[in-house]
Amino acid sequence: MAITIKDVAKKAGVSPATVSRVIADNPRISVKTKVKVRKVMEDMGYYPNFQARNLVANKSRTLGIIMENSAALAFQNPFFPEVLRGISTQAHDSKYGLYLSTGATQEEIYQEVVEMVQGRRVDGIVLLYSKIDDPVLEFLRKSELPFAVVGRPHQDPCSVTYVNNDNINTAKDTVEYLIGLGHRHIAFVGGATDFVVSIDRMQGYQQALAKHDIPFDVNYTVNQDFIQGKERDSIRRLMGLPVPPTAIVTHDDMVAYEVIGYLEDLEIRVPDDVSIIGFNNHTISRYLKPPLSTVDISIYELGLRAAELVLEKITDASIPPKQVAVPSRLIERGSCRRL
Amino acid sequence: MAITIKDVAKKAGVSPATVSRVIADNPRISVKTKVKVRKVMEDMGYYPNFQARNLVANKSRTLGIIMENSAALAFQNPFFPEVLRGISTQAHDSKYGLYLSTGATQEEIYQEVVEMVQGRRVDGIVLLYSKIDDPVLEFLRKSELPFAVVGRPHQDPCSVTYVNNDNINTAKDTVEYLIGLGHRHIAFVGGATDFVVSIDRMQGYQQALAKHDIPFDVNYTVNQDFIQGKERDSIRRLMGLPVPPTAIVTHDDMVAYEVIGYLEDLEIRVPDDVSIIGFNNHTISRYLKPPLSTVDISIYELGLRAAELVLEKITDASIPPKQVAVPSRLIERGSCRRL
DNA sequence: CTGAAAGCGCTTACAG
DNA sequence: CTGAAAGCGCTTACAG
Repeated sequence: MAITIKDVAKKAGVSPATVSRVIADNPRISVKTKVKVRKVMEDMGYYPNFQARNLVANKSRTLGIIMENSAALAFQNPFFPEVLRGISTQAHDSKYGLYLSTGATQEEIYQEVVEMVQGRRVDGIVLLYSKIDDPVLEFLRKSELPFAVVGRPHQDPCSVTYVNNDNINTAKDTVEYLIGLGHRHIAFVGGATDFVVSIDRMQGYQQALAKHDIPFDVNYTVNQDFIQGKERDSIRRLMGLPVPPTAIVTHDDMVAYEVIGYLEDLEIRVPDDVSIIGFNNHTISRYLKPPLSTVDISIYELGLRAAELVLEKITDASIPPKQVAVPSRLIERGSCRRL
Repeated sequence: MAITIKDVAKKAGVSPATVSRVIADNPRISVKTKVKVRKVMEDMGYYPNFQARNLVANKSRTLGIIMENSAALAFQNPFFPEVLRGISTQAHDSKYGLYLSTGATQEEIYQEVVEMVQGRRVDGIVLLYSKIDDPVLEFLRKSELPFAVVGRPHQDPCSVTYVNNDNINTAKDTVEYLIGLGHRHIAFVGGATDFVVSIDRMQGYQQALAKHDIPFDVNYTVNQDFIQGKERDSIRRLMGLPVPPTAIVTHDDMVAYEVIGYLEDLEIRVPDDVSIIGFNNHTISRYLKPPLSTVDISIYELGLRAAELVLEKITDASIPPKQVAVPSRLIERGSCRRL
């Protein structure tokens, strides 16, 4: 069995209570005693038992990280490691641990979250996605546990704490950038339609078109889970339109490169024949050919700030829901050309 | 305060001990009582407190995941999410949770691991990397806690449980594939030299050359942390050699594409002028141009099996150290050509 | 089949 | 400045 506080107490000739206070660096304990007890702790290789400590404190110093459908998309995309890096940094600075969801289906994830929360496994939660009618989010809203969402909640956003890019305006600006380059036939390849980020970007896309009197045509949009199977066909359809697009906005750099690959197979060249712009500015995008114009959404900062917000709420439960906007910026590289 | 076992007991008119046994589905409790108590638990929304349960059981049903230097490389590379996906699947199936290291430096990570282990925060550990003279590994060896390494330990490998690709032979086969294509001047771009995987692949590279009577020339090797800053120069140097290589083996697909980018900047074309092969078979590699020939190392399975091994050791501590080899296979695509 | 009691390893009022 | 005692929420021999 491991060394306990009692063992240390006995050896040091003090009470367990005193040892506990030395660990907590309680100012009412004499320096002399502290020195003595610390020496014994070190000699014996004592480490506090988290389970016991957490039980009495009724906290875990742990943040739960909930990601969508770990079995599939979430893991394919560099977004996940990067946002996790931000969370990780912040958590480490505050001496918090990270507990990861492992569920593959919505139902599994829901069960996990309930257990994390009710079982007091975590002190707070970062929800890494935002989708419409999400039971997980609804559960968290009703629970007392501090949490923050990466992304804008679909309903009643002001009542929850979240970080977000202004996806509507960012998408709008992006499309306007292409319009400024002379493009009028701009296609939009978006993500799954139940994700708020997809909805927002689609809206920004439409706003930009409207502003410049370009009619919205649903045939110019592809909305589905990419990296799935029918992408190639979608691109073929898009380029086979009576008036094919001269520019394509894709919701992720990786998807952009996938699209570029399909286009090259069709002997359509980027940016000569079609301009392409991505989102997320993955590390690799600057090295690939063509270097991808993209929107950097500060993924690391999204994670960092989300963790910060949860930690804040854990420290002070009275803090009202807060919304933090993280900047995004267009990075011009070589995948778009002026018409 | 949350609902406890006592609240349920009172409402159901039984003792807390009985409630506890109902939760554990103890066969000595009558069905009638079980039904009654379960109904009350449901009505009250009772969930067991993990901290308390773990304290008396002296286990946490949690696996610690230790990754190298979370602040930098580990997160840039799709290896991490993919291996995590494997671990996650296995852990979820066994109803284990995942606890992630957050440290950015070797020293921070070491401290975290010690706390995880001594503080009984986790029941087992998966070490996601293997490097030479790693204090973390040495600590784990001395501890009683079950653990598994992804990668071959540098010293005394038979005494630790690990999963690995046969990196030496895989690298050897890869180089021989290029030799079979007629290449004699083959460069090797490897990872950081304190990682065992880099050492092994370099050795395989050398073995292949030796077997075919091609002298090893250190000028044909680049060994450093790529994605750092001097990569472009290294490639320029390589291609400026009196006899430049006709083929380059890189230790990762992302690095391969970075190299391809630098080569294109030098007006050197792949595969026309230089053949390139990668490692790890990232999802995106098949879509990019040129489609990358690469070695698939079954990253998902590495994670899955590592988790499986730890779980096995947790269940039965008497199991001797085990070594599991995970297959790797060469995937021919369009980035290599016959001379 | 069920309960009272002890205990897991800590922390923290309460006393002194 | 320090200790004895109670308690965090659970589990599990021991009795009956």
